[in-house]
Amino acid sequence: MRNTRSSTPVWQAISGALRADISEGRYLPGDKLPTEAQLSARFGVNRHTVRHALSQLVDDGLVRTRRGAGAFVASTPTDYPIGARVRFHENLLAAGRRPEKRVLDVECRAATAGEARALDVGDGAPVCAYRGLSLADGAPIAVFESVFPLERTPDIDRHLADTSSVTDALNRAGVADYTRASTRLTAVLADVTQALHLHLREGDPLLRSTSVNVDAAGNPVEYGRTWFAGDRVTLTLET
Amino acid sequence: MRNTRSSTPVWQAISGALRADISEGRYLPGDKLPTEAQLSARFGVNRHTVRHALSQLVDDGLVRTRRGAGAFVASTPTDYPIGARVRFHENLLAAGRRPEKRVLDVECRAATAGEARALDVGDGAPVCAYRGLSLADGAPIAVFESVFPLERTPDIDRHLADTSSVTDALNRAGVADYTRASTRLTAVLADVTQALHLHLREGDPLLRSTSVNVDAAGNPVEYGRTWFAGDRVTLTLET
DNA sequence: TATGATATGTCTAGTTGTATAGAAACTTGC
DNA sequence: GCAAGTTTCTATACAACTAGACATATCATA
Repeated sequence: MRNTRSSTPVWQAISGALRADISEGRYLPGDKLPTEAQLSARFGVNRHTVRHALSQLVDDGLVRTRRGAGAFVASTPTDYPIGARVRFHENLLAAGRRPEKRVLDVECRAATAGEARALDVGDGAPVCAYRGLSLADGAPIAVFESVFPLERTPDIDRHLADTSSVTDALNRAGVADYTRASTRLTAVLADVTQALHLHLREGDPLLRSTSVNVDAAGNPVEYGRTWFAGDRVTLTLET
Repeated sequence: MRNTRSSTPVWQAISGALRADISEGRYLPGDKLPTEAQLSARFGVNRHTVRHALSQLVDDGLVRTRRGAGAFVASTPTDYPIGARVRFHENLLAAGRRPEKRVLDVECRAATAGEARALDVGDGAPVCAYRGLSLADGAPIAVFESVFPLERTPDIDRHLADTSSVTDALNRAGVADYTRASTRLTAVLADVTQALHLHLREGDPLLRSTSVNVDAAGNPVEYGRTWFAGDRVTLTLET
């Protein structure tokens, strides 16, 4: 232990050095940073000091760590417009990201009361629930669950199996076009399953969107709920 | 890093998600689960983490894995009463299972010394040995071998060929009714052939039942041995 | 029947995350 | 000036997750 301490704590200096490396382009978004052990050796300090430095960068959103995998330079949040026409693929491509879907489950069953109301169908009407993950550049950004009324979107389950595009599936089910009738946003906390899928911790903030899409005649064809990872997506409301 | 928030280990969250899928009927007993690689991709985690999650389900008896084949939803053990009147079909149906027999072999030959003693017939008396598998809902639960004395059950081999019901075959052979005279139970280890038939590993525990069934006059009509898969069948002794 | 592909099982090792604790320097209040 | 609290740095240990490679069993196909 040194006799006197300089005015700047070591952890802060390390933080600053790494921040400079990132801002000067030595590390690009997605790049892996040196391991804690390597940084510890490089700066000649204890691993915990390095961890403290890194935690500052994580808090500031510059770095994202993954247990066992390493620390990576964070990407900027994906901008996701929400307006009259919301199309996942188009939105991601416009943001310069590679869109990807991962289907978790498709099941046809009777609508719950809330779903029946949202879709304007009879109680217990047959619907098809479609759950999955949305990813941008390979990173999960949202969990979604969409419910389709089978009376207005016949065989939607088969169409969903054949294409990853909801727009395409709806088209094959006879819905030539659809628009967003309503969107409600709420901040919620991630539960254990959402945290699992989104690579977050339980309790991390999520932005939940609840929406209804309607066909040209104004009939609901999709009741959707999406939970966006709070720090990975920025929703832009178009007016 | 956030200090205070509880965090479920990823392997536990995955375990929980799969457990919920099973309990909610998305996977039925006997169904194959997605492969480790598929689950790894679905949850975006390392295959070892998935394996740990699965191992919890295996430990809890919910899932059974076989090297090279996959992971399957385990069935709950079938309850199988043993009392004065033991009827395979009735027992399985009473347990809510679909009974099925698969005949491996029927051969008429001379009785061995042990069989002769058990059936109370002369040394070398002609008998008919009937070997097969018992299944519940398509899953093998036991290997059996029954020996019938031809002097008391004439043409039993032909009758066995005509019906999968032993009760029915005996009836056609002139045995109007029969009851259990004795049952002896022993725990044994599966040999390689039994393991193969029962989809177990060699050395897994089996419950071997050795029994004699007698006609109304008390004469033995069937000497039976059944090896039950230890974890797939629970024998209930009626008194 | 042989072979290639697929899937589980095992081993070794690296990396991050958490827990606990000690010591010294610094800060604050009296 | 001193005591108490905080900050900084160090240390060890273990858990959780990742990574890679290879062995063995099963399945499908030619």
